[in-house]
Amino acid sequence: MALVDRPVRGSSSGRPIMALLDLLGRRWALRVIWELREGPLVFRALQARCGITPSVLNTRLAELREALIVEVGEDGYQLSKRGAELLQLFDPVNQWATTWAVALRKS
Amino acid sequence: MALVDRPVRGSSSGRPIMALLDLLGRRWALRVIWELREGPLVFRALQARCGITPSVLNTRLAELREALIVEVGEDGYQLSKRGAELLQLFDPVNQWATTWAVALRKS
DNA sequence: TCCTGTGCTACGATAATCGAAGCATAATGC
DNA sequence: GCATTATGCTTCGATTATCGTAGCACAGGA
Repeated sequence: MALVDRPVRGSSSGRPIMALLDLLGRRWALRVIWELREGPLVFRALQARCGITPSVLNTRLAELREALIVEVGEDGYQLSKRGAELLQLFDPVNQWATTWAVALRKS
Repeated sequence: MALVDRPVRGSSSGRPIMALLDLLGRRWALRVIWELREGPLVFRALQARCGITPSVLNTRLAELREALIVEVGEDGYQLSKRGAELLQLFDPVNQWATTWAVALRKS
């Protein structure tokens, strides 16, 4: 049964976006993708950047690999073509975050 | 100290995107935002849609309110103007998810 | 043969989330 | 008035996720 059809953690709608939100909602998942934005990283480098324990990193990597978002290459873990496309969609989110930070500091 | 300047859970870079990834990486955070996409929902409606426990929902809502992403209006909880802008950035993510689901089913 | 780097596993401790029950308040119907 | 319903939570024990640290196994390189 494919990841996307499985009942999602805490939900079971089977809608792709729900499966994705569940996957990306796991701790460190978004961060791992983000840290791979500039190229491949080996396991320990990724671990150091995130400040994450190896067991959890291993779990997240397994999930992201099963989801075809991350893959293993010559130089370590890297985003798949599809994963890189997903990452690109976060560029505007990054921009949004900078103005958001300004507003938060005022409040 | 503003949310965005506080050391982020598991990290302390203080970079806005990191704070955001941490906030949105908490369980149900992305989902809550998603469920508010079509308008306000009262607490229990939101709870029912997500299948989440009230204590955690309350915690997430407090965080999202402090982050100025969610606010309380006449008809319940709703996205702030800023939150709605953030949500819009997820439209392409939603599209990406549909093609992603197709690929996953094949694998 | 030693040393380093690497991917990862093991395991007890702590924190997050769950599941179910219920409390307090306000509005509504009678 | 009084019961009923809806609503926003709070509480608490149980379960699950994540942490922190240690270390194993393997692959080079010196």
